[in-house]
Amino acid sequence: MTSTDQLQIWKAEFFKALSHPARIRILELLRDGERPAGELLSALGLEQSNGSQHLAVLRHRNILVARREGASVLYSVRDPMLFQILDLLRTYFTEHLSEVRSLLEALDQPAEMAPKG
Amino acid sequence: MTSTDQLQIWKAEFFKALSHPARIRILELLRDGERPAGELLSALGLEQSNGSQHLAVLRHRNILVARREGASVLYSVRDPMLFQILDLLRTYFTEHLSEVRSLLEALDQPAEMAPKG
DNA sequence: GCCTAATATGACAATAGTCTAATATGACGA
DNA sequence: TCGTCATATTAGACTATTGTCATATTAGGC
Repeated sequence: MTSTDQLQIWKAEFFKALSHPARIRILELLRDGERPAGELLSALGLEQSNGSQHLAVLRHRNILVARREGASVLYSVRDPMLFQILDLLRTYFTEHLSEVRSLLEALDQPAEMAPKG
Repeated sequence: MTSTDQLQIWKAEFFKALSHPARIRILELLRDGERPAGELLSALGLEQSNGSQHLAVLRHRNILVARREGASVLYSVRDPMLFQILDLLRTYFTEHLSEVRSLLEALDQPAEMAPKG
């Protein structure tokens, strides 16, 4: 396996870690810094164990770091460069707003086809 | 659903579209501009139909555009801002190289745990 | 040590993504 | 129109991710 392959696999894994709305939400909640798990979980409005699993996904990919303080566990984003990525994506989103809107509406419907062939 | 929710769902969908090494590869192959599907497919070294499905994923998310020219179909990246995102990610990758290495090695193995509790 | 609060993990059903093989579509030339 | 090339789609088996419920772990107060 070449190092190029490795970088591609790693990028894919990274994106996979971010490919769930709850996990995006978690990252947004951590923009202002460290927060206890409980606060994140209640903000997400999911079952405790489900939210905790989403935190685990981000932790296992080294996107979040956790440290214990007393009874609770404080989470934070390991590298703020992540927010640059999310911000670029927001710019992309607004620049393609009209397409995006129809994409969101069509999420569960048959998608646009390619030029036949 | 708030517009914040929509943005988060959209970001998650976007990341999901990029969450496969073959699709990252396709994007890298398109850095220098438009290329015919056949060229992409042979570079990927996958079954024709599998490669075509990966192209379809990127097309359906409006990340790629396709136009027919004669018998073949030319693909390109809709918005070069995408490459800024990939480049940021490469920087992130190199800055965390040691962690990344162990992550890649451990991909199919039990992952690091959180502070217990 | 026991209780409770906070958080993580495991089992398992449901769902979604991926791969392969087979088939369909469209363009072009004989 | 028929054959062929290039590409896309469909169907089905396999695999991975997700959500829920139940249970385990750790910390701290009593």
